[in-house]
Amino acid sequence: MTTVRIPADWPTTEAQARAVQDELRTRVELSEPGPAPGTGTVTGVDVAYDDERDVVVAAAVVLDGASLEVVEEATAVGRVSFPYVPGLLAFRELPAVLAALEGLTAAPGLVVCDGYGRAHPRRFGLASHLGVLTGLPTIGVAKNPFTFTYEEPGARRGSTSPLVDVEAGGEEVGCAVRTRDGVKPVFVSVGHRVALGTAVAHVLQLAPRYRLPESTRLADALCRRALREAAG
DNA sequence: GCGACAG
DNA sequence: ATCTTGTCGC
Repeated sequence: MTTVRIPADWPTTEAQARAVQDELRTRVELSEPGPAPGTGTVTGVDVAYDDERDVVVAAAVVLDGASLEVVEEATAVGRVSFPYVPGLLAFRELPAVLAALEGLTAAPGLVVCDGYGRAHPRRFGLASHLGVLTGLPTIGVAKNPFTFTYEEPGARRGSTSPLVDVEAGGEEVGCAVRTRDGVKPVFVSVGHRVALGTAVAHVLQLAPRYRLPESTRLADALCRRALREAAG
C-alpha cells in the first residue's frame, strides 16, 4: 500500500480546476484506435472514501485481457484532495489513483475508470485527465448518464445507443452499452488514445457476466476492503 | 435564481 | 461516494 502525494500545485478552487481542464484538454489524443480487446492487460481503478476521517483509498487491479484473471493489485492511502463537484471529479480522485498505479509492477495496458472521459461538460472527464497525465490509453465507464441523454438501447446484451449532449447541439459524447439482457446499460466514453468502438468492445469483453466490467468490480471491492482495514 | 449533476 | 436488512429471483 503506497501513500498518496498531493502535488503542491494541485487546484484549491473550482475556478483553478476548470482552468487546468481547459489547459490539459488540448493534449487528449483521439485519433488512435487503441489496444485490441482480448490482448495485453487491462487495469481497473477505483476510489473509496471516509470523508469523516478525511481518508481516501485507491485500488488498481491489472487483469489479463483475454482470461480476465488478476495479474497484480496495488492500493494507495491518503487524504482527500478536493471536494466532490460534478465536472471536477478528477481533482478528487486522481492523486490516489496515480499513487495506486505507481505501486504496480506490471504494465497497466488499457485503464478503465469509473466515470467519464469525453462525456464531460468540457470534454475532459476523469478518464481523459488520467490518460493525459500518464500517457496510457484510458476509457470511462459510468453507471449514470450524468447530464447527457440517450435512447434506450435494445434489450439484448451488446446493444448500444449514442450518448448525446443536447446542450451542445446533439453532439455524441459516448455510448450507452447493454452488457446484460434487460439490465440498465452502462455509459462508455473515450478517455485518451482509444476510439469509441474499441472502448465499447473492451467493455463487452470485460463484462461477460455482470453489468459492470470485471476490472471495475474488482477495483471497487479492493479499495473498499482496503479502506475498512485502513480506517473503519 | 433554481434545479440537476460522474463518484 | 456513503448510510443499511431483508428479500425476490436466477
